[in-house]
Amino acid sequence: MTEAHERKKQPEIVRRALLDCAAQISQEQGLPAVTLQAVADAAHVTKGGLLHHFPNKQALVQAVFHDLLEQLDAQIDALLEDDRDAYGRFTRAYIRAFANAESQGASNWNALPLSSLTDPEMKAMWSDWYASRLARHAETDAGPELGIARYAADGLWLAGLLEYSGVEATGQDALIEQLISMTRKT
Amino acid sequence: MTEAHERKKQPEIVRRALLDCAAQISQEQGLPAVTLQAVADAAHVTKGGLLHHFPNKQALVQAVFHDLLEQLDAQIDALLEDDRDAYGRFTRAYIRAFANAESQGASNWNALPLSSLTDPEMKAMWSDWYASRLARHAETDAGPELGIARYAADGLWLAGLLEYSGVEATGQDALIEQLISMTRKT
DNA sequence: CAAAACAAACCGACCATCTGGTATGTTTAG
DNA sequence: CTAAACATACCAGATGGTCGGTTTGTTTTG
Repeated sequence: MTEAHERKKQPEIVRRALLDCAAQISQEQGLPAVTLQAVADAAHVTKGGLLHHFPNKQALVQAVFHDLLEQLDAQIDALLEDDRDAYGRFTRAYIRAFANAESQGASNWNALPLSSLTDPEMKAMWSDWYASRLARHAETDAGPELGIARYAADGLWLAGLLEYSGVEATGQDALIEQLISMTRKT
Repeated sequence: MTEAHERKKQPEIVRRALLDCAAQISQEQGLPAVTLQAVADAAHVTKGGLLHHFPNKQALVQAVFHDLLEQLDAQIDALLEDDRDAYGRFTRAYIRAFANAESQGASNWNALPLSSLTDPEMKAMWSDWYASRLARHAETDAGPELGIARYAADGLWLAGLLEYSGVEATGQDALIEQLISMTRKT
């Protein structure tokens, strides 16, 4: 990622670089390609240096996941601000966040979440995040139609990962808008 | 899986055992645990024996995936038979098939599909299957609401993989029924 | 204020283990 | 007897991880 080389000992910068590089590799080549060596090389650090920041591989990958969750959080919070209506506010932000993650450039949000569903700890991380957000917005986003809309957003995001590079985004925006309309008070 | 041991050379049985064992391992311990050795051991065959049936690991995993697709196919076809209404018939079968895969015992339908989204060839396999099914039922299942219902089914299935063993199936059946009702003519 | 003492950041070599894969032998079926 | 269905032995490479040491930064002390 950013050239951490020749820099005079700035651990936080190196740590960030490691996280970013790991995320990028997992996104471009899949989780199995995220090897200690590969990440260390990409961040211009030795494997020893990497293992100083993260005691083992699991810790690294989980840190990346945690980081991704925070990014999602920030994005959703931003979207929440721009929403007048109360009912379904969180659900709309959720839908739009995933839609952005798919189409926009900053789509670190790829292979990692999927492949990591195997790992119980990461499953729990996501479960906890989702549950807490749902609890926080219980008053505005408890309806069952909203739940379905969110599930559909998940499915849509998943489908996005399946299209093999082909620009098969036909009517995808329209679909998202239809999902959004599902979140309006009936 | 089935005891292929002490059996006197029945290649097709061994092959089936290999497929089943590979599927089971990937389901219980994730795709990375699907190693040639592990699969061979589970099927009571040596690694050499396994590599006689499948030239390499990729071929094995893809065969498992292909097998899973066929099972899904069969299940959907069966569900199609029991459906009177024309409109949205395939979508309903699709929803029910995934709902079953989640709740019922024969849920080989787990880690593999997810982790294998990395592999371009498997992505293509799924894409092709999905596209062909969609084309086949274009007359009855082309509506956008149906697409959303299917996406929601995907999301629901995904969510099922995330619940950490806790029996959080509260109202899950109701949700499915609501999805089904979305597929009825408006 | 300087120098010693300590701790954190990082490197480089090393290792045990496992992995996929090959090459070659042995058994069984038709 | 021939070919398929297996087993056995082996290997080259990669991977996660450890360990001792070196460099850099910070704190303490005289």
